[in-house]
Amino acid sequence: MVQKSTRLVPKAASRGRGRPRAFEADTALGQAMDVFWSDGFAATSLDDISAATGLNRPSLYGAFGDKRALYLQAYGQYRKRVNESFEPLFAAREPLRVKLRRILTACLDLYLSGPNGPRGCFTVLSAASEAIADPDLHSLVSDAIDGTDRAFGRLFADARAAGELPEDADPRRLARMATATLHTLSIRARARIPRAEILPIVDDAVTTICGAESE
Amino acid sequence: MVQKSTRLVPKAASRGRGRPRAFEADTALGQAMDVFWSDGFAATSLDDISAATGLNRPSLYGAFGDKRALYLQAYGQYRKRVNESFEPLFAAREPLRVKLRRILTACLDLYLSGPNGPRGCFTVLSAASEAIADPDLHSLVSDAIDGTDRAFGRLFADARAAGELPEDADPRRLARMATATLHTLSIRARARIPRAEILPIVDDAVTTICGAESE
DNA sequence: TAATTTTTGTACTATCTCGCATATAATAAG
DNA sequence: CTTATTATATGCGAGATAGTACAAAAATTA
Repeated sequence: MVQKSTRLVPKAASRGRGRPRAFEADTALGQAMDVFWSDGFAATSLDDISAATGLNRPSLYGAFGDKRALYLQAYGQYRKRVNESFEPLFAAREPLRVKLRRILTACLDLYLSGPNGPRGCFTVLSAASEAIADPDLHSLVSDAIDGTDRAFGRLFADARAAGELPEDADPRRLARMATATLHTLSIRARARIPRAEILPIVDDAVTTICGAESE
Repeated sequence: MVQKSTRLVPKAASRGRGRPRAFEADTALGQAMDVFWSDGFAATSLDDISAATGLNRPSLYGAFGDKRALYLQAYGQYRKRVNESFEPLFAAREPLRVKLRRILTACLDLYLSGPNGPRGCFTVLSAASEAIADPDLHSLVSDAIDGTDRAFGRLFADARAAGELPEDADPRRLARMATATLHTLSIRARARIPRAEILPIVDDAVTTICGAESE
């Protein structure tokens, strides 16, 4: 196959040739993300996204490709944003118990947020979606779950090294329990269970992982 | 409003009047359940269900009502079947550690089962679905989650009374951790993570709830 | 056998959906 | 100014989808 000599540079870098975009791709992607996050892949039409972004369908196709590609990019932006916003919480210099509670509570509030009611975790929704049969999505989602396990694993390994957890604690086991907590928080939030009934689970997890309060 | 004097008896009891059904409603409902469980509400068409059951759409409407009513009944059948098949596991006279492992493993295998790959837990899928906005479904799903918490709660309360858990153990906290384990098993199974990578989480939960193996 | 009741199968309608073709507009390069 | 290039807007078309109308079929009851 003969290789084209042009277009070696990604599209985003080649700004300046023809008519300029009348919108910011990242903003539109964020609006698309909101709709997919609320309604899932199958129940969201391109007209819904067109309405949410104010763009017409050909513009969406031009900027992001078809519906599947748009979903993948929207989910990618979700992961990027979540990773960025949680990084400082993981890096904070606080007692483990405080830090863990802060992280779990922030996740719960994220899951409860949304313009039209609680939405849960987009990763959990994507896993539950029929679109998980798509290998690309499958790989993004597995990666996200694994990344969460690893982030908690580092947190608990560091805490053990600092003497905040017993010597015989298993950071990876504790990490999986923490991820399990996020999953149940997400499901209960999405199921529209009131925040007051979900919040005790944050305490459950802190107690389970760090031990009873008065040590 | 004037009440009709006929049709006070549910349809199922009035067998024998006209042409008999050429199918068993429960069987068809089970087949519909399989499709909804795999693909979710929005991505499943009535033609899909028509193909799976061998019935044409008017027969489906006659027996179950519209798509929403059909979904609710299919999910209802799922809950009934799962409750019935897990009751003996909860009632078994075995050490708590053994019983809990058996229950969690059975759930994992249920979540991994399915004609076209792993499907997870139908309750989790329904919670993740956009259809959770429907009040009827919402109430069924909240009820199912609550029922799971309660079943584990009884299990652990009984175990504590029998001396299998420490006096100061909190059965409700442990129950919520067990339900959280089911949720993470469901999500990981649905995300097509291999069984061998998920199975350790069963051990994690048993260790977390019952304590380390050698006590 | 005739009348009644319910199910079944075909076909229909109205709507939605995705993706794209085409024409127009806006900007940079020559 | 002209040409090339990219974005926008209208709208088309093929196909899927939910729900229903209607007539034929199969059973019970009189």
